[in-house]
Amino acid sequence: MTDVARLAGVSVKTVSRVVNDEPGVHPDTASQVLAAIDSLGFRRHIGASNLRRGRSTGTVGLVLEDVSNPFYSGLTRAVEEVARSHGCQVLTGSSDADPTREHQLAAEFCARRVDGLIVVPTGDQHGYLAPEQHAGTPIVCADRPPRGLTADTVLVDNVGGARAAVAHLAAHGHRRIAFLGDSSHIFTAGERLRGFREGCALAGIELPEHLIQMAAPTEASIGDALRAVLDGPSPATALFTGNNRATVHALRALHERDHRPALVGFDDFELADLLRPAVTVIAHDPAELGRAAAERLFARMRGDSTPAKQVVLPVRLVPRGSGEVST
Amino acid sequence: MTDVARLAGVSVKTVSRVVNDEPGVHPDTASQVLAAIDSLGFRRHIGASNLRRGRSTGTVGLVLEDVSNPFYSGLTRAVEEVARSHGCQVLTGSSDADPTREHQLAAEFCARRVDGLIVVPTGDQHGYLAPEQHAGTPIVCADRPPRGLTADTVLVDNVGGARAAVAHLAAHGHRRIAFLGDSSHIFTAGERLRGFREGCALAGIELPEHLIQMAAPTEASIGDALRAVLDGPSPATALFTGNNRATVHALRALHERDHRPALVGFDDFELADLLRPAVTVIAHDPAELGRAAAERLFARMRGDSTPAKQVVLPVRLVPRGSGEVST
DNA sequence: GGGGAGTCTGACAACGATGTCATAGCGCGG
DNA sequence: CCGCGCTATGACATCGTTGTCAGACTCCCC
Repeated sequence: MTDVARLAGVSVKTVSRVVNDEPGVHPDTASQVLAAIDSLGFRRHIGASNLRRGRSTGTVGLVLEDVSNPFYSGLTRAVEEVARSHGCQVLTGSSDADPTREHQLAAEFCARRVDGLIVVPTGDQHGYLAPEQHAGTPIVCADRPPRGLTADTVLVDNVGGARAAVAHLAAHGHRRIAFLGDSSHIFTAGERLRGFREGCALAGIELPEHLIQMAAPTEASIGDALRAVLDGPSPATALFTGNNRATVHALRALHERDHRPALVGFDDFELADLLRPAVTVIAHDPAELGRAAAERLFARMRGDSTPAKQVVLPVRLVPRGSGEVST
Repeated sequence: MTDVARLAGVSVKTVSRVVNDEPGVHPDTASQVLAAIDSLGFRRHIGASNLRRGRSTGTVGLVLEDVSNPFYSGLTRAVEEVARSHGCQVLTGSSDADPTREHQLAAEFCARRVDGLIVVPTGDQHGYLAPEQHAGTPIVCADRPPRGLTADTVLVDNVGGARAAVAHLAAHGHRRIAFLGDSSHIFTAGERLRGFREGCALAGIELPEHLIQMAAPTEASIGDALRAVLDGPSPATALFTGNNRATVHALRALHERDHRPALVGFDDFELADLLRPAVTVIAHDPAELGRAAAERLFARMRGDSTPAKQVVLPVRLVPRGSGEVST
């Protein structure tokens, strides 16, 4: 900037004025400055500018589990979109469901002075975010609520969705329904299990414990879980899978079997409608989740200081056929 | 930091030393400082630190078309991973294939002084990146080469893949093969078309122009394209779709037809193996692409100044059945 | 006791930008 | 010709850090 000033024969302050479109610069001076900027290829240093102005950095942080999971990439895109409409940029980081990693990412984002933080919380304790929050960084949680922290939260109706899934299967005559969920310390898995139990109770279905399988949604453990619920003495006639990963792994594992149980999956996924049978799902919109979380965040950043809210987005059952398959 | 210094009864410089683990601070002093830091909830301002040090900001920018597309989200994840291993964070932005938007994103990232930039180029002209590059920001292009700019580039073997697809279809007796590709000003679409033509020539297949349909991969235009190649007087018996979006839309449109042509798609996609018939694809690994691009970028950031290289990653045909369907 | 080496600390400037305030120059009415 | 008001500009301090350098102090040996 000093160089530009020298070349244009003006002071740095005048250059600053031109760069920031401040009024009160003579047009001739301005064009000289612009020429100098051009010829030197000058680019304003946003970091320094932010430092001086002392306000926003124009960035928000997004901590999630894994961008490459379509659920999170849809969410990411929506956050990006909202951020863009507010002239803001997004720092993303995948925690891989590792609480330590999540903590690190959040801390790094805060050290970079993001103006706000959207977190998909992993692990049991999010009190570590309190200092940041108290220091004035708005925090919004998406998909799961934080523990040990009060913050705006956007969820989907996990319990209602799971109940609807059970009701759908029960309506098609199923009485032995298995639940394949993620590790139960994950909030959504726990909620969906709760909804599942409630749904079973409402339908008067007895629920032997071996039909409940909670494990990380990897190919291997879903395979194990399937064997456990299908190969026993009283095999399940229907499955409810707790998230898109579990559903996909289950489909692949089922593919090798002659006899396929009915299936309803939580989370919609691409091509679910083209499989045969097409897969019935509890659908919700990851983009809607991201959008809602981001809008909430920007409202906070604009100064909204009402008490923290929890928003629950609706889900809907999309019947596609797989829920009707009967043994 | 001044506050911390005052509370600890030392100078700011000493606080700085403690914060940065510089040697030569008396343990007692250090613990007093740490106590003060704790009690004030002090967080070092990385932006200011970077400004003073004048070096890296510890961030890289990633400009792509759309994070919510699984191809790009896989790439993003890989970039993030490599960046993490170098202690770096990632700013992402989706251009939606809009050159103006791409330009904006790149410029904003540069104004934030990213240490490097990975771009999936859109549009015809990337000379606008030259000043940034010349100013010392390493730039790597992924998936497509830049035009009007010399930069490291990581591609996949578009031509070879398309040739392989045609060869596969020809080997199964097809002589009327249609190509459904993206708008031809997109590099990958052009290359795949070239490979397609070459493959046809090699197989001695004549190629009427109405079998070549280039359009944005939306549901509507793929539907139109399909009607054009299947409902004419000499309908295609096989399709080659130019990218994952086109393949998915084509599958959905084909689903309503009684008679399904053989199909090979460029880009692998989840569940391709579970459809019936399973979809034969030209597969490559988006994560590998991201990793290679990021590694190249960090090599440049570490000072590698060898001439710009172009790397072409191999693709492989994954036969799954759909390529063998015959009319 | 003088002096050199070593340890610990702080004053100050600087990174690149901008807010504040002062000032130079101009036109114009009285 | 004075002085007011307005426009265009610049000097300087400052944002939160860290590099440089100098100073104060201790210790130890001749």
